[in-house]
Order: sequence, then C-alpha cells, then structure tokens
Amino acid sequence: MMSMNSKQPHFAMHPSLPEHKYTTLHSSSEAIRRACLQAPQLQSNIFASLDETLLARAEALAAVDIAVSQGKTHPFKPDATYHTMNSVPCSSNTTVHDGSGGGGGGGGGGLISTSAHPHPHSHMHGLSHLSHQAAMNMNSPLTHHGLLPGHHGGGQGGPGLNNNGLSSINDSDTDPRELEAFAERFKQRRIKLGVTQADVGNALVNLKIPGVGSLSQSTICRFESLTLSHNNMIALKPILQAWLEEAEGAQREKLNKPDIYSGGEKKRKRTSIAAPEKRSLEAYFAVQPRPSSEKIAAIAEKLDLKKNVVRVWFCNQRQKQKRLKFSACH
DNA sequence: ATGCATGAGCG
DNA sequence: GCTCATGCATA
Repeated sequence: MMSMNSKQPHFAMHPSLPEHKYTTLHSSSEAIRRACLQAPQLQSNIFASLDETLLARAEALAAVDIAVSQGKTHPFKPDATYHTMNSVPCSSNTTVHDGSGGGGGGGGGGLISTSAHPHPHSHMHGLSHLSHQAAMNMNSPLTHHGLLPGHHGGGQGGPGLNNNGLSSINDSDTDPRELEAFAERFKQRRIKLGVTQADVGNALVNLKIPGVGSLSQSTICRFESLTLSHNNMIALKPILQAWLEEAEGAQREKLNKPDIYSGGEKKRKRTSIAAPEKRSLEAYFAVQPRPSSEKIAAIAEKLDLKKNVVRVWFCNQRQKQKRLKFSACH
C-alpha cells in the first residue's frame, strides 16, 4: 500500500536535444589519471589565458587518449568508488581539499522531505540535507535536522557533530573501512531478505524517522557500491541500518507466526554525450577542471553541445573526481 | 549500475 | 555559479 509512484514528471528543458550518436564507450584510463593527477591547480592560470590554442591542444590530447584507450583495457572502473584502495599513492599534498578549494564554496543538499511527493516536482524525497557539505565546514548545517551524524570536520570526513541525542556518531561510524564493511553487510542482508534496492528506498518512509523520506534505487545502489560521498555515506548509514534492523525484525516475526498477510507524466529525456565529445571534455577537464563560464561556452560551441550540458558535465565530473580522490586516499 | 540533471543552500 | 545530495532515464 504505499501508493506513491515515485515518478513525477518533470521535464527537463531540452526542447530538442542534439540527439548525438549514442555510444557507450568509456575510457577508464581517466580513472587512473585522475587518481594520480592531483595538482591541476598549477595550470589554472595557463588555462585562463589560453584559448583556442589550449583547447585545440586538449583535444589533441584527447585524440591521443582515444588511441590509447582503444588499444587496451584498464583495471579500473571509470567511475570512482569509495573503496579503500590503498594502491594509489596520494600525493601527500593535494589530497582531499573539500569543495572549498576551488571557488564555489557552498553546497547544500536536498532537503529532507517526507515521502509524500507533495509537488508535481517531487524531486528530492529522502533525506538529503544529510551531510551536506559538512566536510567543508565542520559544523554541519544539517545537523539541525538531527539526522546527520555529527563529528568533527577533519579533512574530508567530517560531518558536524550534533548531540541532540538523535544520533551520535563515533569515530567508527566515519571510518571509511567501517562504512565499507557496513555497505557490504547491508547488501548481503538486504538480498537475504529478498528486497530490492528500490524497495529499500521506498520503505525508508515507514521508519517514520523525522526528516527521513524515501530514497531512490539509485541512491541505495550507490550506497552499497560506495559511490556516494563520504559524508553522504555517513549520513545514510544510520538510516539504512535502522531499516535493516526493522526489516529483519519483521521477518522474524513473520516466521514465528505464519499467516497474516504476505504481502504520469512526460518523461525527461536523458542527454547522451557521444564518446568523441566526451573524450574532449575529459581532456579539457584534465587541463582545467573548473573552466570559466566563457570557457564553458567555448567548449560547448566547439563540441556542439549546449552550454548547460557542458557545465553540468563539469560539475558531475568534479563530484566524481572528488570521490575518487577520497577513496584513493583511504 | 551509471550518466546527465535538478534544486537547495551558500558565497 | 558552485557544491552536494539525490533522482530519472537508460545502458
């Protein structure tokens, strides 16, 4: 009985997407590169004054990348993972500077909404505001929701501390290793319960935890695969743990007493950036992860992509890289 | 499982 | 305009 169909319409604003060729090709070499290449700052200035030249060069670089990536396979996955892979030596310096590093500081998250998709735009359901940018400021703003596990702000990891009695976080809760272990346990137990990721997300509402609504399959999946930010992982852990305990408890009950009961709008079109363009973007990104609006416009024009698409791509790329760096260092 | 996108909150 | 948390759509 939870009637909600968590799909609310919500049209993106692409009147007519470029409908590029759909290709799925990932050059995972970037992962490696990113993990090791952690001091792009040095080139910021250069990029600032470069223009066609560098762009062209970046593209040339991209071309090289193509050749390379076509010839071999890489051991790494293209996307960052939270896994503690100690193999990659993190340059002592450039480690995890939280977002504040670049230029845009802030960063809020979604809000903790109730699961009752109130508006036709039911976008953010779940908790969101959880960890926020807790890492940047040691005082996580979300704590005022009582949801976020508090903690110091050391380096990347720290959700602000909050002792509302709601959730006190211990060092172990923020320990990457522990989170990783929990995620693994969570997945196994979830599967044992025969529940899908989507089910979990929707079931969270039933926990009646203040501020906690539902979450999407995507988020549950990312939690299990550790592809969320560290703070996000920390914020979600207690919630998912609560669900797990609840679910297992319910199942036990069911086993004891057999019986009881067992049991529209328009869709947004996803833009797909073709492989060649993607490679170029990656090349640009390697040179300058935070291009100015003008640069973005220039790149967009060169690649025949919408400026906003390029901007968002860079944003997402930065998010990914951040995770990557973090996991690489932990 | 993951790519592209939205939107809150912040500077 | 960015970061961050999160979602829809899709491979």
